[in-house]
Parts: sequence; C-alpha cells; structure tokens
Amino acid sequence: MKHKAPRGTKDVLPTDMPAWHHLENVFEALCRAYGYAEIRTPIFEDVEVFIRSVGEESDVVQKEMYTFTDRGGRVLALRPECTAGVSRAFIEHGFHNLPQPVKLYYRGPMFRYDRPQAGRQRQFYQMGIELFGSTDPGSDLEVIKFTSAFFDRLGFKGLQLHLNSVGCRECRPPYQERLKEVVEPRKAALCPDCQKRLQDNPLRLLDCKVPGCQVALQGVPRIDEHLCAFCAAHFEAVKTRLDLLGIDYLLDPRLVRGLDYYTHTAFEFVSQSLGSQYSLGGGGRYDDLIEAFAGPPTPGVGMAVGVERILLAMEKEGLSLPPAELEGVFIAAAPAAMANEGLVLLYRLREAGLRAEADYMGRSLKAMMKHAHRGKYRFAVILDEETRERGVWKIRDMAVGAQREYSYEELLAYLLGQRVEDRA
RNA sequence: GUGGGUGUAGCUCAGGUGGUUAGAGCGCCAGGUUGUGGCCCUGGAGGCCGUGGGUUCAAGUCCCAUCACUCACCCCA
Repeated sequence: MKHKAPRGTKDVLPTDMPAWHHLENVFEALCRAYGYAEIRTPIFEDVEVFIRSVGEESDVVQKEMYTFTDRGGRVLALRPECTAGVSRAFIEHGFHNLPQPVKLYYRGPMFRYDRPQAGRQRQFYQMGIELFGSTDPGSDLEVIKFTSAFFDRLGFKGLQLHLNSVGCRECRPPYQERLKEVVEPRKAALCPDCQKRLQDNPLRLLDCKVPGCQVALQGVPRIDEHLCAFCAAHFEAVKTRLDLLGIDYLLDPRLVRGLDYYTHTAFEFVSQSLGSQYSLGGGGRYDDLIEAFAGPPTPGVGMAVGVERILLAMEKEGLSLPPAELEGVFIAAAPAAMANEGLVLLYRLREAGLRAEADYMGRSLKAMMKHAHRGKYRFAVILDEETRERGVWKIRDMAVGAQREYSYEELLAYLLGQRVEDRA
C-alpha cells in the first residue's frame, strides 16, 4: 500500500460514527444542562501560547509538540491541549467583561508527538469544559460532577476519581523547597530523570513510577499537609461538596499532572480496564493562567476527556450503545419503474427529509430486498410490472415482514404523515 | 526517546524443520427452477504474504534494514 495514515493517526470510519456521535451527544446534552457554550479555537497557535500555559519544563512542551514555521516566519504549534487556546480567546475577546462565570466547552483534535500505543495517538480527540471567573469551591465541584455524570451516563461503573490539591503560588514554592531539601541527600538513589526533575520541577518527582524512586521518596513531606490556609480550606470545601453529592474519590497526594498551570484542585478519572493508558479524563483549577497571558487576573477550573480512550474502555468493559433502529425506505423497483414513478417517489421522500434509497447496481429484486435488509431500512416499496399494471404500490415492513398495497396518495400519506414509526 | 512482540484477502486468523497453481471463517457478488430480506445450501470475485535488500537451484517461511501496529517504560487524553 502506497499511502497510509501517518503514524499515530487513525481514520474514523463510518462504522465508528455511531459510537462517536453517542459520546458527543451525551457530552453536549450535559453542556446544555450545565450551561456551557461552545467555542472553537484554531488548531494551531503561536508556540508561545503553549509554552506560557502548559509550561516550559513540561514534557508536553519539551518533547511532544508539533512545532513549525509558516511561510511568513511565524513559529506555530499544533495544539497539544485546548485550555491554552480557550484562555487566549477569553482574553482576546474581552470575556472578562461578560457576566461571570464564563462557561465554555470545546471538542476537537489535539496533537502530541509521542510514541503511539493503544490509547495513545499523535492526533486524538478531546472534549472539555472551562469555567472562568470563580474561585468558589462549588465551581471545582461542578466541573468534577460534570465529568462524573458524563461517565455515569455512558454506563461506566467502577471508575476511580483521583483527587489532590497542588497548592497555589503562595504555598507551592515553600513546599517545593522543603521537598528539595529532604530529597537532596537521597539524590543518588533516584533515577536520572528524577535527578533532573529535582532541579527543574520537584513536584514531578512525586508521580515517578520507578520502584527505586518510590522507595527513596518514602516519608517525604506530602503536599496536602503543607497547603496554606486558603488552599487547605478550599480543598476541604471541595471534598465536603463531593461527599454531599455522594461522589467517591481517592485522595492521591502523588497526583500532580503534567501541565504546569494547575493550582489547587487536580483530579483524574482512571479506568482499571485499560493497561497503562488508563486516564480517561482529568482536569483541575488554574487560577494563574489568564494572568500569565497578561490578561486580567481570572481564576478558572476545567477538564478534558479523551474520546478514543473512552471508546476503548467502553469496548473493553462491554458497554453497549443504544441499538440502531430500522429507519427509512428502500425503493425496490424494476428498471422501468425506477426510470419513472420510482424516481419521483425517491426524491419526494428525500425532499420530505426521509432516509430514502434505491438501487444503482442493477440488482435483482431478491438482491434489492437483501440490500434493504442489510442497510437497516424499515420499509421496502416494491414496484414491478404487475403492480404498475394494477396501479398499486406495495410496501413491506421489514421489521415484521408484513406487506400491503396502497394507492400513491395513501402511500405518501402513510410514509410522510406517520413518518416511519408505525407498522404497515 | 528506550526495550520486547507482531505484520498473510475488506475483517479475524491458519500456513512444522524453505520446495509446484497461498487457505479458512466472516463480509462482498451471483444463484438455489423466470425477480420478496433474515436461516440454510452452492458458486464467484478478491492476496507484489507491510516495504526494500540479502542468503539459496528455490523464500510467506531464513538474515538485515525500514515502515506500521502492539506491550512495557516515559507521558498523558
């Protein structure tokens, strides 16, 4: 084969679409209920947008970005996530002048240059929400509850919600210093990556999975024990609200998340059935992000879920989609009829918005019936020499096999008036 | 970026130690006594055996490279 989809990308085929649409429909129904409005931002931005938001030191920026220079010499990058772009748009369009909070949702492809694996692609789809303008713990709760409701409606059982607070610019730096001090003497026991992290981004030490590092880090100070008064109170308030709504969570002091803009609440929904790419979605609070873009200080909290990964998990857990209904009309007509009244009927039905199809392949009646069956059409209209002579139209209900004859007017009234719900 | 596994029809997979015209199931197409789907039966189409080199009289089979997928690391959706 000469050309294949580029490494780490996938075609989403017509047969995949029912599952995709199901996810999108469930997500958008929640957005409506929760009051989120859609925004679509460009698929690429100035690299700076991502460096400033996601973080210079993050893996995403360091080694996973698709960066390129356009013909005008602009340095751009395909978006590795969408919070940065949405935040940029928030400032650019003066959304801080709107009644707060401003609640936005998005969906679309993201790009990360990473080694592909099941559940990890170079182009993948995320759907996410952002709530700007409030520090109220209720807004953290809303975002988490939204995510949890989303997974519930898809039929997930047993997903785990990991929860942590990563502090704020008041309490995180002192904590990071403490961490450095404590870990420094044990430096020799750490993996090379962690030795580097100790310098650049000590928080990331915490979620290293190398066994040696975990041992070396035992008894290290926990961030949830070093939060400032504000952060501690905020975290408590979020937890209280989760309890109130009966949402189970697992406190995970090692949950750090790789995007540097997070402050306070960080959370992640984790699947047991997925191997190492187990995170189905996550998010948190980012109170300094808008300011980092030179916008007016504006807190925010948001989340994103990964479409392909959810689909994988649903398949593994045997979660079914709503069954496909029989729908529409297949016109099984002899050639002479199809050149005349069959053609007229076909477009009459289509103009009325019905799913209607006829044969272009010169099939026999038997083959057309089979085709109508496989194509999941509800009705077959059968036109042959005999029905033409008698001036009647045969219609067959494929669901039950019942068949009857109508005049043209009756047929139209039946198909258009009652749509396709009732039986022949 | 590091290490392991895999790569044969549209799909899921068979093809001991290299040996003629590469198979099955599903799907697709056609037919089963002059045109009515589902079940069943029969037949047909469809494969540069991922790609490129090499070894050999002979390679789907062995070797090397490359690409892709996959698992783990890493990272995260």
